[in-house]
Amino acid sequence: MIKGIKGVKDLLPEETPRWRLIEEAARRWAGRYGFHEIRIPIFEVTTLFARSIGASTDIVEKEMYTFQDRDGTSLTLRPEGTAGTVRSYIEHNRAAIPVPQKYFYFGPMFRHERPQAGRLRQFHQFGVESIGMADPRADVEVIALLWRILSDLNLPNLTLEINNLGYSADRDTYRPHLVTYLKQHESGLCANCQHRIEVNPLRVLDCKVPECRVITETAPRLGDSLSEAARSYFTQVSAALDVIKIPYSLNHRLVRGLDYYNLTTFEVTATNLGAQNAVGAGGRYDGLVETLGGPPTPAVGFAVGLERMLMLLPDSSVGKGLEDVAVYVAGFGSHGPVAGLTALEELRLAGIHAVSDFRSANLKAHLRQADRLACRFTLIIGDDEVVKGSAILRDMETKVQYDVNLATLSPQIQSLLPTS
RNA sequence: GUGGGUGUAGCUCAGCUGGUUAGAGCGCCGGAUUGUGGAUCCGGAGGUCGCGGGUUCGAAACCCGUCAUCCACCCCA
Repeated sequence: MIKGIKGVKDLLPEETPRWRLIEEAARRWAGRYGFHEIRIPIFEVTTLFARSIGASTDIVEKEMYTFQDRDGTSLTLRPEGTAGTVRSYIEHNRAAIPVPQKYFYFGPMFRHERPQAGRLRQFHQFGVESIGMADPRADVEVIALLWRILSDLNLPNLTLEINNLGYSADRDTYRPHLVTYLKQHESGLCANCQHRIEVNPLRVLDCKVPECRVITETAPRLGDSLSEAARSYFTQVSAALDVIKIPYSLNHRLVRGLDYYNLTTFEVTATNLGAQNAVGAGGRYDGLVETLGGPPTPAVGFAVGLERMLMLLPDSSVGKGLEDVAVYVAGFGSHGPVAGLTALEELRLAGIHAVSDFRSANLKAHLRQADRLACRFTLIIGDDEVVKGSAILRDMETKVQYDVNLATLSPQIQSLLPTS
């Protein structure tokens, strides 16, 4: 038997209604906030991701699905959506368009990681990118959109945390202070963090190892090294969040794993997700467009993991599945099957949800299938009915049966169906 | 990449310190009801015990390997 790939899942018909619920909520709210859908390729030239996400990040170093095109070009299955969106923005010179460029996207992302709860190799994200506005209200708009979607879906026990990463110059002045401090306490840090001191010292701040946390609790804070401009920007962001009543808390340890973030960063976590507790996260990335060869352009965005939202979605959110009132057509005997097929087609052309199980050869089997398919009505057409030019419409709940004329089938049935 | 748990019927799982025909519940099929579903009763089908090797008179059970899966580390959405 050929099986699917590790960490890559099929979404069977039983689960797609839950997905659609989430997708529709995201789409609806994105529209209200003035974001428009963009659809970008699933694979890109490898250098795009290396340059945007950061060559020394885990994603680029060891998690990308990279392969050679026939001409030798290195291509990569996208591990996230921002890089491709920004590439598209630059390539199509969207900067020339005089209205704010606000995009949203849906789609699969690929990272070669060991699967576990809330983590797959092919997973799905919804993301937004607000490109061109260097205004705290743009940050707040994006955060608010994220929060509204999650709230609308009634996802429980969510926490929104925000932090100020400052400008890159701020981090340059802060980094030596942090490194000096960390080196003084190096022996108390975990092996991983000892390595991080050299590679990416800021990441030591959000290490989960308790010993590391004790040490970093009293470490110099980035907040104390921030420039006046960065402080003022962040103050405006948090003040605006207060104004529109988005609940958040400050987390000075919040350091994103992708290199392109600056100023505002944020993350929504859930308590009931297992180890992978981040539902959605994002931040401002003012340098990225320029890094990728475009004009200096401020931008802010986020991405949420659809699988993680799905894990949190209350069961009560999704109905039984078959909301449409359906008519089951039971054609049997020697002439019933053909008459039934005619009836099926006529009902469907009239806009009625009509089904049949062609395996069923007698009325009993048909009725059992009608029951299993949760059809409200069954249209019974056996040889007797064909001779009379009529059929029996049985209400499966009340067991009341009506005679209907085959010549005027759909209008009669239409009038008997409950108006919805 | 590292560690731990679990692989027995379509599904959820039992199966005692190895013992002879491998079980249950649910589901499925048929009958009671030769043209009327859901309930009930009766009957039935369905398993290379993940795979390979080893120990043993004898292995679903013990050992080794391997694969799959889940969880955790790591990392992130």
